[in-house]
Amino acid sequence: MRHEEHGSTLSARIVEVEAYLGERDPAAHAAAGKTLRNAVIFGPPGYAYVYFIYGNHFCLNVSCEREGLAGCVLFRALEPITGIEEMARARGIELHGPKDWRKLTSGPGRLCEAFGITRVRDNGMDLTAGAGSLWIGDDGYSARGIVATPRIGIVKAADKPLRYLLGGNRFVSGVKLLSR
DNA sequence: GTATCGATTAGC
DNA sequence: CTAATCGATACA
Repeated sequence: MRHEEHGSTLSARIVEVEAYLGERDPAAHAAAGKTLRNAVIFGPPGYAYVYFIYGNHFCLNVSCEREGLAGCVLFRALEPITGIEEMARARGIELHGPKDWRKLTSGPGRLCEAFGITRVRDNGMDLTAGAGSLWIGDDGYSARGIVATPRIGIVKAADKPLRYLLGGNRFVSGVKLLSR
């Protein structure tokens, strides 16, 4: 995932995601049917669905199914690659070494704050174009040891193993952060 | 119109 | 463990 702004480039590897299946998935926003809020996930694949949650945070998804069919993937954690200092600034935190880097993008709300992602700015963007400020690409990294677990933070359909992460990667969310 | 809750996070 | 915080949604 990359984001270019003011001459600097932020980039990070996607290390944890969750699948939300569509209208039949009780935990998905699409379960309520198509609304103004969730319209992007009913559109063509590869577009950003950004929603606001808990009065504080944005979360980023990418639409995954063909036009007219709902389905998306939520980005839950990234491994920062470039633009570390700018991410820290956006998050409003100070870094005291590489061990603090997981405070930047480990969590769906955190990664949006680090990248400056908002609903107004990014909802509906084509993440495959590369021409926009925010895009997703393949850098050739070959992921091994992908683990599937139940999704985090939901109550409906909480049993399905639809959370996917890189096993052993220290940037996945849900593990206690080392402080200081 | 009011009430409730949430695909979270920070702080105690 | 709980508070914060507000848009979306459910309900009268």
